[in-house]
Parts: sequence; structure tokens; C-alpha cells
Amino acid sequence: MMTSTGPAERRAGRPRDPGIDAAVLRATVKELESTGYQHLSLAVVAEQAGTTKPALYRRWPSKQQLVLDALSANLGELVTPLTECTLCDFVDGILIFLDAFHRMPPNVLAPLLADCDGDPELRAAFMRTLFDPPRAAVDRVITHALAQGDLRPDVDRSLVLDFLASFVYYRVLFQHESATMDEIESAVSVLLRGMATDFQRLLEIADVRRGNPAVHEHHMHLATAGA
Amino acid sequence: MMTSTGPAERRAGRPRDPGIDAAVLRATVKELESTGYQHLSLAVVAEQAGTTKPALYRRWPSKQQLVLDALSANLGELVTPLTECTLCDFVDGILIFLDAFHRMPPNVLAPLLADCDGDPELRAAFMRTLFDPPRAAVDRVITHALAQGDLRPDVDRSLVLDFLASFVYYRVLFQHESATMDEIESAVSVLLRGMATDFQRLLEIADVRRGNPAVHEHHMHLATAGA
Amino acid sequence: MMTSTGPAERRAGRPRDPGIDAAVLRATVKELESTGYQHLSLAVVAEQAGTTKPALYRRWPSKQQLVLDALSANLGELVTPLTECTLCDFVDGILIFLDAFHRMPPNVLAPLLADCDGDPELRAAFMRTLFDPPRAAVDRVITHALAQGDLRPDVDRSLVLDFLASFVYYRVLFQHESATMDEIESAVSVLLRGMATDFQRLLEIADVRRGNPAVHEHHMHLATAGA
Amino acid sequence: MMTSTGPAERRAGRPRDPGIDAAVLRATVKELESTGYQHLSLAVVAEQAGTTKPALYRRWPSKQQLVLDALSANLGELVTPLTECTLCDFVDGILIFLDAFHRMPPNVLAPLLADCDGDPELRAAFMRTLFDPPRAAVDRVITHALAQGDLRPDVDRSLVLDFLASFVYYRVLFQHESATMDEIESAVSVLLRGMATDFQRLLEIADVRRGNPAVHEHHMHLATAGA
DNA sequence: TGCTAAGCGAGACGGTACGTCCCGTCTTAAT
DNA sequence: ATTAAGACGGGACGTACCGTCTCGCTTAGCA
Repeated sequence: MMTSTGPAERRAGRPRDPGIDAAVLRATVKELESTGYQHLSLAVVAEQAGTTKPALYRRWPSKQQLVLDALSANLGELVTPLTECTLCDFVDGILIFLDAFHRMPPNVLAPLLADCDGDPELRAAFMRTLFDPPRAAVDRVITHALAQGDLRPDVDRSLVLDFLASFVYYRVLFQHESATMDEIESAVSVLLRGMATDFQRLLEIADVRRGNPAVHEHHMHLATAGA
Repeated sequence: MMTSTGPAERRAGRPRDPGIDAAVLRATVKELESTGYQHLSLAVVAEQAGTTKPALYRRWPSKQQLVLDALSANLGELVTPLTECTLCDFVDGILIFLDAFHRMPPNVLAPLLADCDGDPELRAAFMRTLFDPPRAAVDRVITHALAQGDLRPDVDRSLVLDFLASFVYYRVLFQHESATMDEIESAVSVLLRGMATDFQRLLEIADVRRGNPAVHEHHMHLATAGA
Repeated sequence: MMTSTGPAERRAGRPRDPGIDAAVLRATVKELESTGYQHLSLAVVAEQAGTTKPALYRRWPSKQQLVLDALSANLGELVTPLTECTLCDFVDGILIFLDAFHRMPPNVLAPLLADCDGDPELRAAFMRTLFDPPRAAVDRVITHALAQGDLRPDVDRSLVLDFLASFVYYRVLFQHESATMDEIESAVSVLLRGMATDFQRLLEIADVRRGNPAVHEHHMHLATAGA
Repeated sequence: MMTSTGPAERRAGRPRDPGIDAAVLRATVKELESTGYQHLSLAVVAEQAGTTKPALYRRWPSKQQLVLDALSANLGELVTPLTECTLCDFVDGILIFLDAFHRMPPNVLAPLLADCDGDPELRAAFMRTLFDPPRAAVDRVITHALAQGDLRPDVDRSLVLDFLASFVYYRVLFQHESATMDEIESAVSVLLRGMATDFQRLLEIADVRRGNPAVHEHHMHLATAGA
């Protein structure tokens, strides 16, 4: 990824043509839109940008980094005004995640993430660039709701974030579809209100069973095996 | 993907050596475990299986189909006993999804799904093979809970499934981590009980705003753009 | 190659369809004419003949044998009337060799021979089928000329054959061209008359040198190395 | 085929590793010697040379060209000292052709030539590389003999060349055998001296027949059909 | 007449070798 | 010293064709 060179740090030798940087990023987005990530050929990107492969590799260490850079420009600002209506804010939160998806070419995010697997630095870059920004935006919503006393304080805030985010990611990644406003509102309703008819009762039944905790033992290794 | 030919339908020509099928599937899983999906080489798989590439291509039209077939064997049965404790059953449901993940090599699912994008048939095969089975297993849980009257009947059952599933997928795909039993129980609690302190109040506030629906207009195109 | 089954030797089982033999030979010649020997595909031949590859392999053990069989039918009779004009007969002898070439598709003989190399049996079959017949025909010419006392009796008759034959083969194989009648007559003239102005003188000079035979010693291993 | 680039013509890009060129040529000759041309596998050659197939295809457009290049290196210089003994020189001429054959692996020339058929460029390359050099060497012999007045000036020099060459090629290709010195000397004797007892008489008889040229008419199309 | 054996069309088989694509790197001449 | 340019070495791909095999059926002679 490109890091700013700070205070005009002058280097010897022929200076880089900054037009190439821009042209390559432009060509990358264009190719991503038409070809997707998987079959994206850097040779083609270079040609589209009117330059050559080595010029690309001089600027970005890998296809992944290049694509991350190209996409991050597309992401832009992700904010939503906070209101007194927590339900509305939650809906807006989900819409922020959706928006983040829709701002970039389809068939890119998932293979890119897959391609970043294995290299921790790349994963971190992916997270920093594409994963965290919408989360940060939605985190404001949760903070606001908590401050207003609309959420039970014993609920872990990252759990709330996970529910809001995962709902969107799941639908987009696995079902290739967005959500209608109705579905989104239903989801928010359920999250806020819960889906049980009588939670207390369920809890009591569970507590009874927990008197004999053996039943759950076999789950422990499953739940923690991958941690 | 290899589909059973049904009622012993006899075909002309030399029959396939079923030993090669088995050896290739075995070698594929082995290679997936050591190499991952991305850099899986069919030539290496063939060699490991003691056969050749054309024998592979005769059986599976693509790397994706081969891997799907190889993984589906690993998936096996995914069931959980139903109890009277809906809370416990929900926890078990989440554990089913987790289990499904842990039964297969890491760094395979995401790139495979990414690689299936674009070809609808492949996507469908992925869904049928790896996505639907745990969902079907968990669906039993929800049916049971509904039958017992533990869930509000107005809650869409596929929404419940999505919440349970997405929580797991999100964690595994993006955070590379499983969940502890405590986290899982918290998640289930929140889903069943809801996270709001006073949902009725939130709903009333929202209803007031809906008198002026203009504020939400700008969301509409976001929410439905990808549908 | 097909060997006659002798005296109506009856075998059990379903008899071969003789129509297939004929159809395959026909298709082979046709394919040889359009495709040449090198890229001749037995699968295509089988299809052209309205049958299948195994039926071919049941009849001929190899592509080479099949082609030999197919060509031998094309060769037919190769004879020329003997006259009292030895010069004319020699010309006719060369024409016999040329005729033999022209009776079969181009781009077949050389690769077929090359393909028969290595297997002595195949080579022998090639010789028997395509090489010997024209030689036998021309041998009559030489016998006749010797009987008439037109050739010096100390000249090896196989050497004469070789000269007549090699002249043709060389031009056809390496120069892809036939010979005009003028060229053929020139060649015959030279063979019969010799190309030296004064052979006796040349012989004497050579005999002088042979007094010091050392000069030729280094040739011996060359001349006999491949024998 | 690799042609020298002439006057140190500098090209952009990474220069070829000349070690690979050499190693491949070496491996090719080695494989030709053990395997022959027909079953020569470029993958094996590449492996033997410690490189890969694409590196081969970058250098030579086809198996044929590669083999031509590999063999041409083996051919080396083909010359013979000219003496005053024309008979000896002719023997040496034949030995040059024989030598050219013996300098390269068996079972290569014929299938290679066969494989070059059809592509005029390849044929030309074959001729240039393997066919012409020994001819050129022997041409010197004929020029010398003519200059010394040992050959009748009305004899076409290319006819002489053809006789010397074809004798060797025929023997090697079709009879898989070299010639003894005695056979070679006999052949040269016959060529120089002629094989007729009384050529003048034969010519007269022929001239008589030519008064009725009809007898030869049917040959005309045979002799020129392939021209 | 029923049995046995071989050939039949059909089609896929196991496997060799092919020729190509694309990656990421290196070397050159120019700036 | 660093660029633009271009070819490089190499891993993997997906295919064409080979010669063989297995099937279910047909056709005959033998019993």
C-alpha cells in the first residue's frame, strides 16, 4: 500500500511519474468492474494504464495491495447523522454496511479477502482499509444508543456491532442479495426486542439443565478449537 | 459435482475405476490441508492420488467442483438432539455452524466461495453442498422452538437462521476466530431477549418520525440497489 | 498386416464383417490424401469408415500396418514391356519407380518409413510391400540388358538397381519434384556411358596413389561404422 | 531456427540465458540418441536441461526447429582435400555424405524430414541446415574434376551431385546400412566409366526407336505429374 | 435347441505430451 | 540512482490423441 512520503523527502534518481499511479488505480477499478478480482491480470491493468508490469510492482508489492489501494479510494466517507430514534439509527447502521458494499465492484471483496488470508500484514491492511471504516461509523450509533440508555448496559457493544455487520455480510456474500427496507427493519426490531415470547421462562429452563452441566461438555472443544 | 446415477443406470463403455475417485478425493483433502485452496495444484493432486490430470478432468469439470466434492465428504452428518431447553438448542445451533467450519481445512471455504462466484451453477453447488446442510440442521431447532411457542410467531424463521449463521460466519471469516461458550451464550441471550431496555418506547419514537418519512428516503436506493 | 487365413480356416464366434475391412482401407487412403500420414488420426479413420477404433485395432496391430495395407492395394502391378532398346528400358525402369511414387498420396511414404524404423518386422513389411515390388520389376530390365550383353558383366546388378532407384527416391523425397523426360534420359545416358572423359587415365592416377594407401585409411571407419 | 543477430544488435529487456540454449541443445542431442526423434518429448528435454517447456518454446517455435538446431551443431565442417586423383576425390565425396549421416543419431533424419513436410519454411530450414552443407562440400569436388577436364563438360553437374548423394541416402535410409570401401569404389567406377559395354550401339538402337516416339508418350504424364 | 466363443458398436478409460497463460523478477538503456 | 521497457524463468493449466478395456448385443458353429 502507498504510504505518504511525509515532508517532501527528496530522493536521488529519476522521479516517479505520478500520472502512472493515478492511471493504474483507475485502470484497476475499471478492470475489477469488468473482470472481477479472480481473473484480474496485472499485465492487462498495466496495458490499460499505458505502462508496464514492473512499474506496477515498483509501486505495489502485490495484486492484493494494489486492489486494496484502488478500492479504498472508492470507499470515501461513511457517516450517518445521529437522531433520537435509536431504531432509525440502527437501520441507518445497517445501511452503512450495505452502502460500503455497494460502493465497490461485485465479485471483489470476498476473493480479495480470501487472497489476503495467510499473510497477516495483508489481512491487517484489508481490515484497516475496508473492514474497519464502516464498523467505526456504526460504532457511533451504538455509543449514542447506549448514552441514551436505549440499550441494556450488560450487552457487549462489539456483539451488537457484530450482529449488525454480520447480517449484511452474510446476505451479500452468501446470498448475493441486498435486503429490502422491510427486512432491515424487521432485523433491527428483532435485535432490539428479541425473538422469544418469554425469555425469563427459557432462562429458567436452561438454569435447570445447567444443574447437570455434563450435557454441554462435548461442545467445549468445538467452540474453542479454532480460537 | 458427482451426483449419484440413481437406479443402477448402466452405461456403455469402460466403467470408471472407483479407486481413482476415492484416491483423488483423499489426495485433495490432504493437499487442501497442507497447501490451502488458492495454491492447490491439480497436477500435484493427481500425482498424490497416483493418477493423472486428464483422469481428474474426466470426473470433475473444474477445481472448484473437485474441492466441493472432496469437502462434502468431510462434512458428514450435522445434527443435534432437540431438548425442551430452547436456549440450549440455540446454542447447539450455533455450535453446528461452528462445527461445520471446523470439519474442513482452513483457508479453503472463503477462496472457494470466491472462486465459485460468477458461475451460477457453481454457486448453487457450493450452496447445496456446504451452505445448506448446516442450515437445514439448525432449521430443525427453530421449527422445534416455534412449535413449543418459545418464539414469537411474527418473526421470520429465515431471519432467525440468518442471525445464528451469520454470527458464526462473520467471526470465522473476518476475525479468524471461534467463539467461546460464554460469547455464544451471550449471543443467544441477546437474540432471544433483545438488546433494548424498552423496545416499546423506541418503537413509539420511530413511529413519530415515520410521520415525516422524508428522512429515510435517501436510504431506499441503497437498500435495494443490489437486490 | 492382413495375412490370408489360408484354407478357409473356420473359427468359432461371430465372423468379422468384411465390409468393415474395405471401408476402413478406403477411409484410410482418403484421409492419407487429405491429411497425410503424420497427423492421420485412427479415430477419424474409424469414424469415416462408419465404425470404431477397437474394430480397427482388432484388424491391424498399428497405424503403420494399416497404412501399409491401405497403400499396397494402391500399388497394383508394376511392369514394363522389355524391348531391344536397353536405353529405353532403363528409362522405363526409372519411370516404374516414379510411377510407384505417384500412385500413392504425397507426404506418406517418408514418414511411414520413419515410423517403421525401430521395429524390424515393420521395416520388413514396408520393404516387402512398398519397396521391393518396383525393384523386382526393374530387376527384369537389368536381367534382360545383361542377357543381351549390353551391360558390362563385372558390374554388380544390385548396384545398377540402386542407382536407378536412388535417383528417383532422392529427387522425390528431398526435392519434392519429379524429373522431366529429358532429365531422366540424361541420367540414363550418364549411367550407361559414364561421366569421365578418360576413365583409364583416372584409374592409372588412382593406382599410383594406391601405392601409398595411407591416405585413405582414415575413411575406413567412416565407411563401415554404420554397417 | 536461431539465426545469429549479426552486428551485436542490442535489444531491450532481459537477455536470454545462453546457458539454457546450450543446455537444451545438449539435452536434445542426448535424448535424440537414446529415444530417437519420434518419441522425443520436449518436456523431458527441458527437464534434462534443467529448465522448463516455455523456455524452449521461447527459443524455438517447434520441435522440428529445435532438432534442426541441435543437429546442425553436430554437423560441423565437412571438407575434403582436393587431389589430382579424381577417382579418389569422388570416393571422398561419397564419404562426406556418409560422414554427415554418421555424425548424427540414427532414427532422426528421416522422421525429421517427414515432420518438416508440409511446412515450406521448415523444409527450407531442413535443406539449409542438413541437406545443403554436404552437397556444397562435394560440389567442390565436381568443380575441381571439371576444371581438370576429367568430366565430360556436357554432363550436368547437379546430376553428378545427385548420383553421389542419392547413392548414400538410399543406402542409409532404406537399407539401414553403410557401404564398404569396395562398394563405394565400385560405385564411383561405374559412375565415371559407365555400365554399358557399348554405349554408342545402345544410342543408335534408341535413335531408331525414336523415329516412332509414340511408345513413350504414356510416360510423359508420369514423369511430370509431380513436378 | 441350447451353449459357447468370438466379433460387433459404443464409449469411456488411463495416460503422454502438448502448447499457452500468467506470474513475479531481472536486465538493459535512458533520464 | 531510479525509471520505463521488455523479455525472462518458471508453475500450472486444460486439451488432443493414443491404444486399451469393458460393456450389452449379435452371430455363428458345436453339442
